[in-house]
Amino acid sequence: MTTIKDVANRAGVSISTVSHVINNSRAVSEESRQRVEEAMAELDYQPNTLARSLRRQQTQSIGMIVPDIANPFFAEIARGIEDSSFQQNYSIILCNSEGDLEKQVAYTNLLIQNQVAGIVFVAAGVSTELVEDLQHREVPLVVVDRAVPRVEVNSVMTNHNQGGRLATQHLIDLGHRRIACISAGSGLSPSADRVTGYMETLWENNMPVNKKLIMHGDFQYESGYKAVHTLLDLPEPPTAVFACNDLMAVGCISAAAERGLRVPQDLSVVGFDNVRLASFTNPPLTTVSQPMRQIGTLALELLMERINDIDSPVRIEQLDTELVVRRTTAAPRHTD
Amino acid sequence: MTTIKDVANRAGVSISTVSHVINNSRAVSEESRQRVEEAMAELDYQPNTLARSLRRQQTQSIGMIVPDIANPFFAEIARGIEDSSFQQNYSIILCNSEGDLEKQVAYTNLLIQNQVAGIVFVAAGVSTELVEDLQHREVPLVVVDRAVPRVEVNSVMTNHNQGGRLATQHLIDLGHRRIACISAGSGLSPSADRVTGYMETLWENNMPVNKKLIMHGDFQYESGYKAVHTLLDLPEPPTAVFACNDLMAVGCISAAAERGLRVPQDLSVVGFDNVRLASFTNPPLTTVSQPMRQIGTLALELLMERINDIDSPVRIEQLDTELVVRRTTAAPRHTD
DNA sequence: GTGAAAGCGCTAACAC
DNA sequence: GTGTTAGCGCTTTCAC
Repeated sequence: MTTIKDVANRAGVSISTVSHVINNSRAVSEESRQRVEEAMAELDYQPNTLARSLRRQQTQSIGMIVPDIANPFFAEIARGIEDSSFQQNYSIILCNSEGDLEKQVAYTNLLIQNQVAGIVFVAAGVSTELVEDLQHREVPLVVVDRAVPRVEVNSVMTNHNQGGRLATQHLIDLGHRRIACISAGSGLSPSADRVTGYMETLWENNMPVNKKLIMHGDFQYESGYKAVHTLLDLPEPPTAVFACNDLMAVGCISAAAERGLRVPQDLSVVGFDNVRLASFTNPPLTTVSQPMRQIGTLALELLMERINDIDSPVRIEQLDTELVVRRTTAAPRHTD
Repeated sequence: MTTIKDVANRAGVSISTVSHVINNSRAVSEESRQRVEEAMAELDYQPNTLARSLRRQQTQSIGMIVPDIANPFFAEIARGIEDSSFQQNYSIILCNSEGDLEKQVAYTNLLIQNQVAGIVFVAAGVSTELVEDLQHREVPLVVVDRAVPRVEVNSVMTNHNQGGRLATQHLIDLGHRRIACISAGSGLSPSADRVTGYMETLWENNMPVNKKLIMHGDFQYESGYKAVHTLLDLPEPPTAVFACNDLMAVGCISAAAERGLRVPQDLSVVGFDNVRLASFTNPPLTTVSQPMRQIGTLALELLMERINDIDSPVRIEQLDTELVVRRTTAAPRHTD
């Protein structure tokens, strides 16, 4: 390993001169500058970030805790985060928590030991306690895609309620009267807000909310699949279904197909998220799009704000969704 | 921030005693140990990894360069890598290269400056030059999913040829005679080996290779879609198609559906990779499965070997694929 | 079984 | 415009 000392010797100047050339931190004569630059090139000098960070008492790395990077939704957000951190010369330490609290704590400590400048928590089982603890330790923090009850913390999330409204209104506008909904997760999850948006829209259109048409899923394919089978067994089956994520929506399509029903003629389906997969279903899925990359970018922006000033005011940002109409929605066959 | 010094003061022992308790590096009296442990707990002491690594001249972090973490195939491999690195107390610095050489170089330098213990390169445009440079600098390295011509470097990849054979033989066994293939990427890509496996299997079964049935795609949905439209316009269209990845296979299914052809009755389709999406297509996709997690795990194993002994022999590992029969393949309607 | 002290590679305050 | 020096928090040799 070549160090700054080697460069200094080679260039025939002092260590501090080299340092100042590197960091542009004070005036250096043109001659010295050139000799230093030559020496650095010749020796292929790479400054040791460890030493620099130790001395400066700050690093250029940030921790990102996601439940599962192999989940396309989180992966897109992660890309948004990684892209803008790269632009700002920060690097990302990746942590997969699987929503497991113990792993989250372990990772959090690891990140703190690594002196990260800040931490981005992406969704799933962010514990109030852990967040409070981190706040207390003055670790710059931003929470993505999940509200943390009773705690004031920088967060960015999607306006799930608005998304639920968009989906529901779209189906109503097409003429549907019996619209089912497949929720997921617990009461605090983003999905709950989507369901609320669905119910509110129904009310606002003077349509009754039928509890039998609200099914409970778990964000997985299977649960959408099963829910639709149950729904279609009802004496008065729905003509449309709003699934709270794309994967369940795909399950819906499969179940309908299995029963010989055509989508969208016999059953309309709307998803949520607009992951890449949604473009490739058969037929392509109508869905509510979350601005995933933008979520990541914004999250990093909030984090930076906090890093630069730990006392900066808490910001809670909500991003709007967008309806992407593809080919799984149409008017119902018999308007009753 | 509480330091080791604070702990030492609190516990009434020397700094070195604290250090030895933490690292279990020499005998310490039971009394001292207890007082140190209490002090650490009370002060919530977190050892500073930066300082430790600087002193020890080695870190517990490894760099992972992937083209795009939002690509499900890479994401699964990344999980494999991250999971086993966590187990071994290493953390991952995530880098998205987009296959761009400049970004790869930038990231590589950044990783070296961060003193990473080693680097995992995942696929896509790994340049021979860069790898050689890294070898020369004695950076522990492992390349995943791509052969680097003319360079001896630790690598782990799938036996693509065998996978191509599996897919093709499956279709032949079902009775297909006109089997198309949709390749992708350049001559050196993994896909090329899959095509070779396809051709070899045809020969071994005394079936001619018809150049018109070999289409060139680009791993994207669209290209599979277009290829099938072209193929079905042929005077003698194929009864089956082997697409070199799942996404293109999904494109094939869509194109067939658009023409009113049923899969698998009118056209059989086999994909490659077995990404999660493959279970959710309509009908579920028959495909050749790559052991993505295992690839990640094995990659980390090779890297560790290198980290522990930079002169350890080069290992090039090939993992077997597996045919996953779902519901896009069946016997052709008219065996001619 | 314990403590003192040197030093990892770098930056920044302080001289000149 | 340049150099000397202290010290970031830790580990480890050396001395007792």
